[in-house]
Amino acid sequence: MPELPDVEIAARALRRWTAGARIVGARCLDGYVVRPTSRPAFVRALEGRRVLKVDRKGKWLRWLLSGGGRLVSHLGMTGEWDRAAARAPLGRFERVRIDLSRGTRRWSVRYLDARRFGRLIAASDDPPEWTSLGPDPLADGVDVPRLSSSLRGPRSIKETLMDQSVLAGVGNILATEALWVARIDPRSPGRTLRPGDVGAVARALRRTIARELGARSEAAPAAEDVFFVYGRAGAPCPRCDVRLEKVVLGGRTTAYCPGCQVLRE
DNA sequence: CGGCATGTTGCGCA
DNA sequence: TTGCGCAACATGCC
Repeated sequence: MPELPDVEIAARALRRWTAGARIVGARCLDGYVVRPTSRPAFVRALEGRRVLKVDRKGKWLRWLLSGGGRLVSHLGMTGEWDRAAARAPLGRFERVRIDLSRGTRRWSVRYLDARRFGRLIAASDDPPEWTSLGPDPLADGVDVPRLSSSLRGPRSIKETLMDQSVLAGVGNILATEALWVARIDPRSPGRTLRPGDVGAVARALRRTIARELGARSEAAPAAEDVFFVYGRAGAPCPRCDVRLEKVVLGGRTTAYCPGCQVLRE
C-alpha cells in the first residue's frame, strides 16, 4: 500500500478519526512493531493523552499528543489504520488498538499489519526516523535547485529520488512513474541530467502524486489501473508502443520505456 | 512450489 | 573511511 499518496490518505482518515479525542486506553498485541518494545511502556506513553493533531512527512505519520507526546508511525509494506467500534473483536493482523473518547462517544482506531515491516514509535520527542527526512514533495513542494544539488553524483536519478533524506515519500512506484512521465531513463546518473531535466522531474512528481491521490480518494481502490509503467514490463509503452523493459536499481525492479525515456550518459 | 512484493536497515566487502 | 550491493526482516498472494 504505502507510498506518499497512500500515507496522505491514511493521514486524512486519521485526522477525522482522532479530532478532539482523548486516548482512554491502548493495547499492544505485538511488541515486535512498537518502540519502546516493552508493551506496558508503549501503552503508558499513550494513555490519558489528547490527540492534538496528526501530520505526515513522507511515508511517516505523526500523532502529536498533549504533554508533548508523539506517536510516530510507518506503514512498512502492509500496514494500515482503520476505525472500529469500541470493543470490536480482534481484527486479522491487528497489532495495536487505541481506544478513543470524546464526550460520551467511544471508538477505537486500530493498526493492522500482516507483514510487520511497519513501526509505531511512542516518544516524547521526534525520533531520528522523523527528523532525518528530507522535504515532502506534496507538503513542501519540490525545490529544483536543492534537488539538483542532490544529483551531482554518479548515483542513478531513480535511486536518488527514492532516498528519503532527499525527498521524503518517493518510493518505487512514484519514482518509476514520475521518470516515465518526465521521459528520463531511470538509470541515468544524476550528474548527467540537464538543467531542464530536473524541472521536468519535479513537475512529473507533482503530477504523479496528484494523479495517484485522485485515484485513491474516490471510493474505487483500483489503484493498479492508474500506473503507466509500474509492473508493466513486457507490455507496450502507453506513449510510444515500444515494449517496456525492466531493470533492477537500488535493489528494486524498475520498469521503463527504452523508446521514449532518454538515457543521459 | 517458486517467485515476487508499494519499505528500511545493517552487514560484509571492495 | 566510505560507499555499494545485497540479504534480511515476515508474510501474503499469484
